[in-house]
Amino acid sequence: MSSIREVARRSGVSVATVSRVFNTPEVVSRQTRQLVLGVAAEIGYLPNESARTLATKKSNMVGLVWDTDHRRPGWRHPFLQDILVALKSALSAHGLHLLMLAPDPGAGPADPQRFLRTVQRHDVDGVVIIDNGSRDPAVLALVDAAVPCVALDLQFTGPTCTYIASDNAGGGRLAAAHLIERGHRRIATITGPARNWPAAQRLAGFRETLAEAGITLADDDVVAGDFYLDSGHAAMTRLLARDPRPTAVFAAGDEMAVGAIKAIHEAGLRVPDDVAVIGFDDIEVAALIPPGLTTVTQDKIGFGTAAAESLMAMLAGTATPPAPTTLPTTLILRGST
Amino acid sequence: MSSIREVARRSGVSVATVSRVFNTPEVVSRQTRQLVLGVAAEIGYLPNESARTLATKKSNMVGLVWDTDHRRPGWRHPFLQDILVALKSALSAHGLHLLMLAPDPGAGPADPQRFLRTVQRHDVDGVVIIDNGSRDPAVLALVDAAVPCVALDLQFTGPTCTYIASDNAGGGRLAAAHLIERGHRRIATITGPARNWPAAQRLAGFRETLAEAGITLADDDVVAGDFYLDSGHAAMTRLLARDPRPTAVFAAGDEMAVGAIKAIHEAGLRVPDDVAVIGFDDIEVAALIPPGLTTVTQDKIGFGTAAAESLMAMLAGTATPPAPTTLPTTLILRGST
DNA sequence: TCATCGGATGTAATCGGTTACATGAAACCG
DNA sequence: CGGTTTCATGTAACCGATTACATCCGATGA
Repeated sequence: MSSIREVARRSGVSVATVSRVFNTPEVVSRQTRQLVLGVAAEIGYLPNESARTLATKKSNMVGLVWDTDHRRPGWRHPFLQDILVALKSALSAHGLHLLMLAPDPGAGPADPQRFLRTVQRHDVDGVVIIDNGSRDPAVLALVDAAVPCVALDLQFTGPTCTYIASDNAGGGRLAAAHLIERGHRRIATITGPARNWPAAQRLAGFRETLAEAGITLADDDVVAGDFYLDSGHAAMTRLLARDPRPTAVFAAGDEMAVGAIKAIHEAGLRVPDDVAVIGFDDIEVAALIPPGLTTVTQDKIGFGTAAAESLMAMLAGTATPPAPTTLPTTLILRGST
Repeated sequence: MSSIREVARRSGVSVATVSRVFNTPEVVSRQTRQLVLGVAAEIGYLPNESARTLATKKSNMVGLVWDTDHRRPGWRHPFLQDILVALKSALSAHGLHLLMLAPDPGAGPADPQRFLRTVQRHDVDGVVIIDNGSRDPAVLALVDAAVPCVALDLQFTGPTCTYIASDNAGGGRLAAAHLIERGHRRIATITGPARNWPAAQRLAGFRETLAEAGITLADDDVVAGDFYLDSGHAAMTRLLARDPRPTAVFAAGDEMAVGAIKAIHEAGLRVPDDVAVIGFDDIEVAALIPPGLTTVTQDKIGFGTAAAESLMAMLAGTATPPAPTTLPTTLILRGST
């Protein structure tokens, strides 16, 4: 690989001038600029990123903090793939690269510094945090160190932090309105874990719209699951035992909705004729499972692009972090309602 | 951030000694080593990766080449998420980081050098290639430049390249054996695109085992799909029109299998009583869809770990690349057969 | 005509490491 | 005891960029 000195030598200018051609072209005379660019193209010169990072302390790399252990359940983020794609293209449009942050080799697996160390060693400019559900001290350490952070699907703020989340309450309202419009009055819901913020928001929005229609959810009509299939199945089984039985159920996650549908079928009932089901997330299965799951979809691509934009704003060096982004949710009509 | 010189100064040794403590500790006397480590820990010293890369030309970073455009169909790799997790943890166990390679900003979107340039600028040590189905010249450019490469789910070799793939033929055999064992004789299959290597292998293995049982697939019993839902539906519709109708169908991908099941149901027939269906891949839906899809599963985690290991071998500087890895496939029994 | 200004470029220090080579001291050996 | 090893450490060049500051030169204005 040719270096900047090689280009300088061949063009008969100093290295400083070559550097300027690439960084602040406007201060270089047109002729010199073209001469240097010509030589650079000819010998295939590419500025070395490490050298650049060393000199500037900016790496043009964004870290993805996503502490996963595939031996533990719950490591999957439902939209990871979509988010990743969107994030990557949005970032690269700004000339940024995405580094999957592995814990620092020199740190123990539970060391709260394990991400910060990697970030510092690589001069990573900012990080995107994929919610792993737990308030990991290693993530908080990033905030404390004033690393620009954008959290996804997780309420997370700080002097250098902001977050992106769906309008979960709005999605809950959409679900309620849809069921009401379909004529249901006897309605129940399968929510998420008690401390889960998106789940709580979905429930709140759902309740709100029901209340406006004069429907109140009894305590027994709200059953908590853990977002996985079996919990949806179990919850639905309990709901079917209610008397009178609900005619419609809103599940705070699609996988639980699928579990619910399974339970309904097992009880010898039909979807949507006996019980209508609406989910949340619009995961791949929703479209594939018969009779098709009506659901509230999140703007997965939006997560990625919004994260990139918030990050860009922080990297531009604003005094305060950008306000949290709320992404709209949409109703997807399928056969289950 | 403290530098190596700071550590050297405080420990009263030279920077070379500090460097040795971290890179070749065995050549440093015990006392000096402990002294230096103590000082380093005290002031929170971490070697800077850019400086290190600049000096050694090794970045400890592995690039993930995965050229996706979410506006085009087919950008999803079915196992990406699983592979990613496994790859990340396997790599970080070796102290390597994973960089999602964005095309070089200075290169056009179709520039065959767009990945190579990024690789070179960042001194990326090696790359993992996620098959996007097309023989992208930008990927070939990496091979030509002798970058250590490991391709996933794609037959791809070269002086610095190897690949990881499932035992697709074996999987095809498993599927055939299973259907035969279940007593089926009138069997058909939905295969993938003609030029798709894994699909061809699956078909070959499937045929082979059928032949051993004295069953031959008529041309009309082999219908090609594109791995997506609708093509499975369409293919199945054609197969149901055959006379006599097949009693069992092997789909080379789960999503096509789901489409097939849909078509079967729409024809007023039952799975598995009238037609049994077996898929391939074991994607999430397979477990969720009623009656549960019997399928051949690939070792997704294995893709990640095998890729990491092959890469490590190449980075260790062997003369020839490691032999391609074939991952075993397994039959997952569910309700559809 | 000369001081002044500003635009283009060069000089050289710097970023934070690695490593070939040099040095010095202790150990070993005939 | 002198010479040779061996081991631990230091010296300093080098990796490839950026950038503060210096310099040069032609244009401008009094």
